[in-house]
Amino acid sequence: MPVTTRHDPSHREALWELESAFDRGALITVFGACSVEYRGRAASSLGPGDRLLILKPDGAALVHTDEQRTPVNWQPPGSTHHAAVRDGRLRVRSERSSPDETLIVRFSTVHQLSAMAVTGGRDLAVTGSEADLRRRILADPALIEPGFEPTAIERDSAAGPMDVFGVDAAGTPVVLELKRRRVGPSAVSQLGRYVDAVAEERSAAATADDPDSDDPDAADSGTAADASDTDRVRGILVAPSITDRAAELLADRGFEHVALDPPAPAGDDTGADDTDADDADTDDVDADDAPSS
Amino acid sequence: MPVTTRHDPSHREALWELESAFDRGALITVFGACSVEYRGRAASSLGPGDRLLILKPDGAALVHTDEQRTPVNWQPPGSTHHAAVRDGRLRVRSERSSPDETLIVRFSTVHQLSAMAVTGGRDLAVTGSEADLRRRILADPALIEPGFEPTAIERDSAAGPMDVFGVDAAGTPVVLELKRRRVGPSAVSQLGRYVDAVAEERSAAATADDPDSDDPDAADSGTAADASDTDRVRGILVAPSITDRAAELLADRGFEHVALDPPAPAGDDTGADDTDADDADTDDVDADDAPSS
DNA sequence: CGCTACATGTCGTCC
DNA sequence: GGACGACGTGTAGCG
Repeated sequence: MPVTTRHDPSHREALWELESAFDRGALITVFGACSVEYRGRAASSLGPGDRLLILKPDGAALVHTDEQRTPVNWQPPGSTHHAAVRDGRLRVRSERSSPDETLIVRFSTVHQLSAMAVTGGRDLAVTGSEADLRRRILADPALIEPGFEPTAIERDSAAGPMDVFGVDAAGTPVVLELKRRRVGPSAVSQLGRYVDAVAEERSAAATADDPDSDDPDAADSGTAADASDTDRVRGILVAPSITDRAAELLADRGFEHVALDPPAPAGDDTGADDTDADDADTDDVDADDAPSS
Repeated sequence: MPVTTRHDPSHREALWELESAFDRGALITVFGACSVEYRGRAASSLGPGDRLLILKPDGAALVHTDEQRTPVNWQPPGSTHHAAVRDGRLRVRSERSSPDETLIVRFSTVHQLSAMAVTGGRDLAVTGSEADLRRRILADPALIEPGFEPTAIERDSAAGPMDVFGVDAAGTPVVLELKRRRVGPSAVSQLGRYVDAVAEERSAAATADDPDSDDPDAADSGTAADASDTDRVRGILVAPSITDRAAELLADRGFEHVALDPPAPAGDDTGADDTDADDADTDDVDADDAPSS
């Protein structure tokens, strides 16, 4: 039986069902009137009301109201669920350590409790990610510019790993920062950190190699503006589009923007076009729901 | 009746229930064997398996497996749900525009369908936020350093609004960037953007005010390192702690770190200490669940 | 376990 | 509606 359900169980009955469902590794839903307390990285309190509590066998816990995609309260996977009856209420507590966090749901009434045996794949194939954009670029580097040649991906720097590193037609090092969607100022800063780190590396290496230079501090000889061409590192932000503010910052730093989308997913498989459905199936019926907004 | 449930309904029955539940503005759960397709900002495909679909009256849709806090597929609030029977399957489609996105769940079997009338508050009181940290600082600016004086919050700059802006004992402008938790490189960059923007403002103002200066480009007179003290703007990152890499970047920019936590929540209300529970209630029982990890 | 960055992030808020 | 940044972000990958 893939699902067992109790309606308006007593707390004792609910507790017994929970215990059994925990043991079976079931996905549990509890719908009822409850209050919720959370304490851990922050703290929160939710007054009485009807909510849907979901307890997953991996230790995740979700408290959902009738609004929003995000649960009003939750516990990440790896938590441990406890149930008990206290003060005439069904109390479900979910705890985890590092960080130390506790979620407590106190039900004054349980309207429904279900335990579901979940089977089947949970591996999702997603396309349109940043990794897809990277693959697209590596497959055709000229999308960036003629002569661009990628030499490394996830190349490490003092500021962290760069999405793509390479050289342009003139042999100048180029740092690419890839974003799957329109970007703002933070992406420019991120690119800047990598470019600075590479420039610093090269500056340090040049100083070490330069027989004329005794003083490490002299690496920055000349004025600041006079970064010699050999030291120059280009930064290119690759994203579908960019905000005005980001464009300004990009210009300030002398970086560039290449407009590029992640590859479009292969085929339209949403079945949005239903007219092609074979149908002598005249029994087909529809039901619609407009959001209350 | 706060909840109505159907077990192993036919698709036609399920469709009828869905239609009714949509009209009532109920929170709907559908548990069954299904496949899921998503197409919009990205695209994804999920093969057959048992999952829990949640449809909210605000237009949100969630597809949950037995693992993770994050739904395997979803649609944000504002979407419109449609249900139909096609090709012998119950199809639930959720669509929205801007961005154009479609989620389709095709059930080969529906194990359970529930419609819940959700009432009660959904306003959560959270403490320990960045706003709380800011209040703490404004109440006692000496926590930053003796003589620090906040002059504005959310003060605007060319780079966006700054968390806190003020002056130190010497009258030097100070930009604070607040974080409620341990920070990495991106927080340093964020602070840097604001500091640069303020420095730029002051530099421009000084040029305009300076009768000796005819040339706007001469604002940066002297070497780059010689930002005169009058032009100097301090940047302080206020966070509980900071990673090594962030500390380096902070030092590079000449910024500072002040270790400060958001205020601890008032009282311990998790009821974690159960021993003080009044209990002649010897009927109390416990049930535990260790995560499968 | 900590660091780093991605995400169909989601969500609020201000413009 | 876009931009911008916080979030108990969650999550994966790597060291």
